[in-house]
Amino acid sequence: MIRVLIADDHPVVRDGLRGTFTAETDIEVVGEAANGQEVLDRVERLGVDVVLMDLRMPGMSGVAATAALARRAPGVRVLVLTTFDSESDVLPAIEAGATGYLLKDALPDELLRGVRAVHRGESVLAPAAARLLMGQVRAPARRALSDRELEVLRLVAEGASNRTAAARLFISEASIKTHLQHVYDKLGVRDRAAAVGEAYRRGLIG
Amino acid sequence: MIRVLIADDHPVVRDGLRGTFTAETDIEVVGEAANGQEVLDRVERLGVDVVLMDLRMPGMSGVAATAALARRAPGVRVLVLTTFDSESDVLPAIEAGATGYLLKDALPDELLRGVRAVHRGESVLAPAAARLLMGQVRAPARRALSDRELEVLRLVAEGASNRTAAARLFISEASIKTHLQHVYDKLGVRDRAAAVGEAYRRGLIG
DNA sequence: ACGGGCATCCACCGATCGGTGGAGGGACGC
DNA sequence: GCGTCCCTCCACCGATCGGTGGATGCCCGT
Repeated sequence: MIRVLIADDHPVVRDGLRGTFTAETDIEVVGEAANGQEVLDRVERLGVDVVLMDLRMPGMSGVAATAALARRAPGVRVLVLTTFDSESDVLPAIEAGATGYLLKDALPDELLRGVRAVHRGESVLAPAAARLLMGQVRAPARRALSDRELEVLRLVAEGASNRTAAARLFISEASIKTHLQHVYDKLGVRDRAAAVGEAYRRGLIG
Repeated sequence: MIRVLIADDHPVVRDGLRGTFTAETDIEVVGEAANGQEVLDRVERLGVDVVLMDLRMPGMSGVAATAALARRAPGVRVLVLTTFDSESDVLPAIEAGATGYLLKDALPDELLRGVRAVHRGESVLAPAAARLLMGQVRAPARRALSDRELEVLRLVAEGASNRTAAARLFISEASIKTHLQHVYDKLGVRDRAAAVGEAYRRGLIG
């Protein structure tokens, strides 16, 4: 039996969700919460396996509640269930420790499968959220510099200005600037000197 | 007994030098040479301790002969004896392995002391040559960065702007700029990115 | 066929930097 | 005491750079 807590500040939504699980024999809704503080409260008292968490709640937000749960009750899985697939929500929620992220327009069947999946510890992501997450996660991951970018960076490390680098590679100064902008993005720096330093530290050049 | 070889393409000069040593009981002129090739020849045959070397000779120059001696007969001391204290001669001669560098207008007494000194392995330099050497050697020779300069450079390598570097070191932006100018001078570069690159290449940081 | 990465190019703008020529004080060696 | 280096600070200027928001074409993988 999977013990579920429904966290949403709208009673109507809570009722709707509760209804989704009534027919299921392996899932039991053991409680509800209208804000983050209540979530922590109920989890502590009721013995919860999975929290269906809305992110937008008054008082303590769903993200904050998720983060608090990750620390205090790491065994409890959080399945974020929210209206928007806004990028401003997905990443913080995942970082806070959510195991799944679904949209409220998910079909009841998807929701059931989602609950069972996160209960098993599997990650569940709405397609839109998944794509966004991949993109965001791939960004901090060290994207390799392209050959051209590395070429430009080497010249810069030797003292070339944008102009002279352009002359040496037979391309325009504008292209050098673009390449360098990409290098800055990929290395997480904001100027050429830092890019050179970071490149040496990472062993990209030298 | 110090065995001396006189190398100069002018017979008159050779005679003059030879005369300088005739009265000396501890110095013996064992031969003469008119060019570099002859120097190598005589040294090989005669058992020479000190070569009085003119730099301007037809054929193999005195510098080349000095370099050859350093490899083939490292025990033989070379005392350069030339007319000009031109900077173009001093450095190559020293680098080639000359033990001393005197001008031909040196007093006979100075010359005698010079021969005895280089025979003991001591360096002998005409004052003008000495000053020039110090200057020349100190300039291209990698002048070390001061502690402060290195500190600033490290911050720059991490991406600090002049302003933020100033804030971190609790000094003014103007001082940062001055330090960096000195760094550029010492490393032979013209901008912060190249300075960072050069510093990594030289192992000053990283 | 579409998206994604790559490489190339453009214009505009403010911010920053590099270059120059100073200045003064403190430390050290001669 | 004098020279030299180091560290600090100032003002002015032109040059360069970084940021933004585009655009095009190519190639690749699906």
